[in-house]
Amino acid sequence: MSKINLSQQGIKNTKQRKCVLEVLEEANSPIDAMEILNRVNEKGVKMWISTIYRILEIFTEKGIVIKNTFFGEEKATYELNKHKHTHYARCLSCKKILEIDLCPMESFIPTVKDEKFYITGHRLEMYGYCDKCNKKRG
Amino acid sequence: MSKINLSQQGIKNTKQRKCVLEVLEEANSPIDAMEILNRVNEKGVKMWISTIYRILEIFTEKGIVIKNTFFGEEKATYELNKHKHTHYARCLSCKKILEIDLCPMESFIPTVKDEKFYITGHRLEMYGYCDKCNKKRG
DNA sequence: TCTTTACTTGCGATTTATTCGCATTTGCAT
DNA sequence: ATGCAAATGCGAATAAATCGCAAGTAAAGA
Repeated sequence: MSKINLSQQGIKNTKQRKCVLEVLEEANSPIDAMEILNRVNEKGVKMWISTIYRILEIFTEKGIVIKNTFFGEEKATYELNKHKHTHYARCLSCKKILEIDLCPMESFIPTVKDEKFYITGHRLEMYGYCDKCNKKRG
Repeated sequence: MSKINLSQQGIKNTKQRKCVLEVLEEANSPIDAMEILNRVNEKGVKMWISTIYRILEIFTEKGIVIKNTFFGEEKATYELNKHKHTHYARCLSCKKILEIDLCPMESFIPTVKDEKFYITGHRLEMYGYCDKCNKKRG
């Protein structure tokens, strides 16, 4: 049972939305829309990709999910908003996505050249190679 | 006159490539393919968008340009690789892109949860509102 | 429980960024 | 100058994401 109450968010609690939510709760890294569709199908629920996109859009608006496009990728990924500050490292070889322990921004106040800028958030991605792929590279 | 010698990079020195290079040299922030086409056209050079993409692809391969997709955007931007460590701040309202003075990563060694990970690079984006847009928001 | 209605989804067409295919053209080494 | 591999012109093809509309459904009220 999900901790997120959709009706409380002012949106209807449909079978499709519950299913997408379930998939996102079970995912252990950000996934794209097509992957969500696959996992939804595996649960025996039939849905159209446009519905998936519409659900993801409204979830993003409501702050339930976080949408992101990784460096060098063409499609967006989605993950549940855990309301905790998280960054990822992505393997350039196998594309695996790993969570980073610490955030360097906590003790850092950046300045923008010659301009005032009001920072509301930031995105940090590390890239490189995971242990396995690094060994293969030699 | 450009400092970059295309023949030295093993690729032919065509009118089109020189023109794209010129546009990138004159740009003061990352721009997308269509914007490059516009600026090329303004210089009186006719080119197809597919040619722009092909040139950008080979420039990226050669390390002459850096391709990036900003948070929440659908299209990629391109900028000349200045071979210096740069990060940007992007205004969520007017989409202006500003350069950040410092890099917090310099004094930071991140660790990846339960895994070894060999970091070769990173990407950091700040987002928020520039002075002008912030005033409009009130 | 039954209606009503506004919100959602099914379904497919459309848009937009980007890539591909192929004939023609053009750098550039000889 | 000549020849050939590489690059471009041109347009068709892909793929991610969005849109439009009719039909279906959640949920608030009678």
